[in-house]
Amino acid sequence: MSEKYKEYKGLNLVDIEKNIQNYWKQEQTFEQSMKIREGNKPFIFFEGPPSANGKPGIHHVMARTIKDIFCRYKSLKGYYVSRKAGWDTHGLPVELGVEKQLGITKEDIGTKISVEDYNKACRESVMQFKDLWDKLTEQMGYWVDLNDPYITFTNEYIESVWWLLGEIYNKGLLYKGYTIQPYSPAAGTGLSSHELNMPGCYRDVKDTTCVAQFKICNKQTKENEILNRLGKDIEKAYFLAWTTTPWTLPSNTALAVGDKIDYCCVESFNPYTADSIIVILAKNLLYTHFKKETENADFSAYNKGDKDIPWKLLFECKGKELVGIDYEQLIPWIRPQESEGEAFKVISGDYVTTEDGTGIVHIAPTFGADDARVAKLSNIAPLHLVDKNGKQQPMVDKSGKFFLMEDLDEEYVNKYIDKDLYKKYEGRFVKNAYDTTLTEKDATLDVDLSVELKMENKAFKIEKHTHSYPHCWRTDKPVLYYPLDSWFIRTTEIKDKLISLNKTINWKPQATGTGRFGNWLENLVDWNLSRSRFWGTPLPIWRTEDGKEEIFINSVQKLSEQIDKSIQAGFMKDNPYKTDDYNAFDLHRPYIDKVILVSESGKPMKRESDLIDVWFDSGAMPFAQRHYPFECTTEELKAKYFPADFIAEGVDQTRGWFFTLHAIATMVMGDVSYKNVVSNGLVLDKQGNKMSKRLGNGVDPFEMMNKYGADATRWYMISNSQPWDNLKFDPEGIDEIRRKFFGTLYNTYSFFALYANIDAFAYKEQEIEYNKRPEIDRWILSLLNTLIKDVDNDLNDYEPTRAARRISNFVCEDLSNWYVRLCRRRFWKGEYTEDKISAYQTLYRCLEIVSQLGSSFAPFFMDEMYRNLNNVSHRHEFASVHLTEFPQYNDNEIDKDLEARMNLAQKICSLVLSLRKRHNLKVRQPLAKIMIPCDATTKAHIEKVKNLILSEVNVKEIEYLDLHNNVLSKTIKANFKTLGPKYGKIMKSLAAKIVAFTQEEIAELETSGSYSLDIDGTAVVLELNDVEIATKDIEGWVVANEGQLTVALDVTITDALRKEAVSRELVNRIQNIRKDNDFEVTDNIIVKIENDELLAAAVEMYRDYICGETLTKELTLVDTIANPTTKIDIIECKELAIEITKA
RNA sequence: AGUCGCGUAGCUCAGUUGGUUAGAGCACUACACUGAUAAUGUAGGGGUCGGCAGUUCAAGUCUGCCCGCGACUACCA
Repeated sequence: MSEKYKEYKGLNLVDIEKNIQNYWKQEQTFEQSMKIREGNKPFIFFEGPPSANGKPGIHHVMARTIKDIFCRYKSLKGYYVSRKAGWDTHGLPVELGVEKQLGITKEDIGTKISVEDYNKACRESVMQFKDLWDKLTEQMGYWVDLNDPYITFTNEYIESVWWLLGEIYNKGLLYKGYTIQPYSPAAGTGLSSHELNMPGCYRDVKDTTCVAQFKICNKQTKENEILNRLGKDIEKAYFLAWTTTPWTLPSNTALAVGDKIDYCCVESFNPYTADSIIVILAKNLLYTHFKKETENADFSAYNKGDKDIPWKLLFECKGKELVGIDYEQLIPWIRPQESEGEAFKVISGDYVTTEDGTGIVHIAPTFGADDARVAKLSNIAPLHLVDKNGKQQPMVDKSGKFFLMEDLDEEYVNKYIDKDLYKKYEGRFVKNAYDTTLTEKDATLDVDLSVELKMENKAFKIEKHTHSYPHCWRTDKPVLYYPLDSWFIRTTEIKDKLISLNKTINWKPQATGTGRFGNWLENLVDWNLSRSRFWGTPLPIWRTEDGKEEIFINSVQKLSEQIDKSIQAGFMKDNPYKTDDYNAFDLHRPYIDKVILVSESGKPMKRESDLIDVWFDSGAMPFAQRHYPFECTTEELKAKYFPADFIAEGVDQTRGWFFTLHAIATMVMGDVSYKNVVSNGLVLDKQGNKMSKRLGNGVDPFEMMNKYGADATRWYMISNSQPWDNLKFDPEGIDEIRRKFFGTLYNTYSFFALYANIDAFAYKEQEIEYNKRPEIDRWILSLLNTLIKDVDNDLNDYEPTRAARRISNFVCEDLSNWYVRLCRRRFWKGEYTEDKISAYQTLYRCLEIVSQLGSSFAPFFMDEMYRNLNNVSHRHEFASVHLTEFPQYNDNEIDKDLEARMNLAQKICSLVLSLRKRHNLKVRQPLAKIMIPCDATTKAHIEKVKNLILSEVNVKEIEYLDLHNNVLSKTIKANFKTLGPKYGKIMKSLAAKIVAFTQEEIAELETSGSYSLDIDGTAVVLELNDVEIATKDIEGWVVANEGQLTVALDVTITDALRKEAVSRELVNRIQNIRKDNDFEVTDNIIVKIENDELLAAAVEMYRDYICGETLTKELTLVDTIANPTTKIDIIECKELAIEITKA
């Protein structure tokens, strides 16, 4: 055979990766790997679409490595793993990027720039970094089909999204609602929850808070037990309610209590006005508002301004009894409209707690999401104003100030507003930040209102309070919660189904599924789909102006049909959507907004102007990526594309993609969207800080891969910590992996290649029978088979970290450090015998299987190694490791006894070496024997690995000592596991007693098998397994022990041993000189050495050995050497000249 | 603010159903070894297992409360 195993000058992962990359491209290896598995059982994988308008970061390497590992693994297992790439192209991040790029704001869109041009800019920007992403994909070895990706902005994709939403619409799960949403008055736009969760949005702010007194009405509409008990005192009775936003108090229309909460009625004084009052608040919070010490103090002794205010408890009641009680409007500027419901009543609120405040919650339905919800349940009117257009508005306009009366409907103002009172406050900004003329130092509306309440005996307590509050990331100003019109999916209605289906999903880690995701589902709210933006999937609902008639468009065809009708009705002139060519039209704004449809009754219908949440886009990908149901039947979908067997993304997607996939699949298919999901943690910087542009601590993935290689980067990320734990990313860690793991594997391969080339081993011989292989071969094969089994199980369980660590451990510890080290001689010594072939075959197989097992993790290096091996042996028909089948383990080759034996051998060697070290005896100095006290079974074990031990530690023989031999001294310890349960209480003294046993007592226990004693009056009978006995010392020997194992070493150096040592030293020196002088491994030499008595004796006895080891043809001792090569120092205190020449 | 996760050697991580003296790699120090040599071995120093209580004969491991970090959720007044 002329073919040779490739040899290297050094390990260069980056070069190897480039070569393999080219090879893959040339041979279309990825395509081949798909093709050969076509028709096999599919393993369905969904690629979560990244957004190509941002640069890829190192965390993308993490997420994609995980995806790649399992897709490659399943491919090796024979599955057909289709991997369609995708791009997320819509949404706010895109729009904001474009705004920034063009230097415009939202208000400019449609004025300074047309929607058409703006969307064009978005469409272009969205693929801005596509090339960089493709480069990342390629360089990191992520196999995904980039040729036919799904792109969310295509008409086909949008059409599928429409269709899916149509299914949801048809099930009655889509509705339009008026809800409270985060809104930035300064930016004039509503904000998505996504925007509120940008870093730094929530900030601690100090606000003026107020506990207000809501006066109980003495003209009740209904009889009430509580009111009866108050009797005449009703005149001075109040509810106490706390608010952190006093500016919402004028919009108060109800108070909420918890049905089951205990409340109490207290008589006291108002601390500001000293008026006599009776107040109602939650019992649990009594002492946060009233001092314990002043209970039942002397009321008559109280003077205005006294710090200690007397109070007494009148009676207690349940929240339920308070429900229905009327109170007077706190700030009577504006009356709510009767047509919208009742007002100023106590209602029951399920979310009321007694954690803070008073246990009674002020309800302003126009400014709080919970407020609006409970108010609606109890038919409470929100405080709405009517503007000039006749539209209902909250008290605050979109710029963040109280409405000016001039902006309101005149008739309304006359009827509902107390102009004299309101005049003072109209136009006032609710937060100073919204008013460009005000600063932090100016009095806030909150303060002014609180002061006014204080004067009127309506404020019980006013104080500053610090809490975290969201800010608009664009303007840096606080957000307002504000009622806006939106479309919702009634996800709450399918909550139970979502929860029960979630229980069938295998989450990695499990806690994310049950905890973070499970809890989220338990507390699910309806999904707000609306986004009032420009670049996104338009909501395909057309409505008449009065909202009474509407149509949902779920396909281009339906759109076209409806347009035709509309043309007939005269609302439209032409139909741009009447074509089968999907490149001929655009479903985006502004084109879609030009479509006016006709209602059943012949009225014009306009599109609801909203776009839909981009998260719906990505959650729709299982269907939309195949243009389902237009170009893919349900049967086809279910057979090949749905649901996914596996998906993986960052844990931050839990409420994002993981949720939208789950929700859409549940609603549309009534099934899970994915069966297994891995959610990986964050990639943090070296110090454990989150990577961010602001801190500039991000890591460039290309820099890492160019420096250390993609394989090392991948291996580092997977093996360093579990994917779901956060990874503290340290480049030095990658370098360590490169040196430690890849370096060792490379060395092992190089060692193999060097000698296999010399011997022309090409795996052409018959496989040496397992039973004929030596012990050490069978040992490494046993570990190898165990490794296959374990790695297979780990990957099947989605535990990549365990698998990678196992492979690494096998390579570094077992294969390199033990097998190769002990077997070196077999490779470079002697004839091409069966033993040598066995060694080659064994090592070859280990390398080959490591390349297969590791190929999912380090696809480049492992392919290189596999190819180097296979190109010579041609054992496999496949040219790439990625085309092979995952190896099968062979149970017959797993021998646990053998593994245990070898473990014993390793321990013994390590003990002997430590003894040598302690007594300063070089390994090259042979020693006579070691002694090991042990029983018959252990002896039998050691016998089988005896030769390995002897050669490894350079000792002539092993002698076994009987355990009862009287030269041994022993130690004894209690076995807590067996004794603990039996003698719990006296364990401590018992253990102490046992440790103190004399040699005689130990001997008695050992011979009779039991020993009775008395501890603190308790009789104890010890049996052999209740204690652990180990030998400690052997008289006259040097001894080391670890656990139960004891080894003694004979350190006497006889004359013969001394000579042998000298001969070995000589061999060593000659070898070094050969190497220093760059002799070939096969060169024969002639050696002359300066004469010496000891040396002469050694040479006489070991001449053959010395010459054989060093390929010396002539070895002579001479008196003087004219041109010595160098000097050697093998005899103590003596330097001898030596000359070596090629023969 | 709440929920979840994490906290073990200077660094990165293991640590089984609670059980004896808490481990590995890197780094550091010393000594060896040297037909794998840009390797390797042995030994050593380095720990209040985040803190405090509790359960137990026995807690890194179980429980509670704090502290720090992170994520998620949220103007529950």
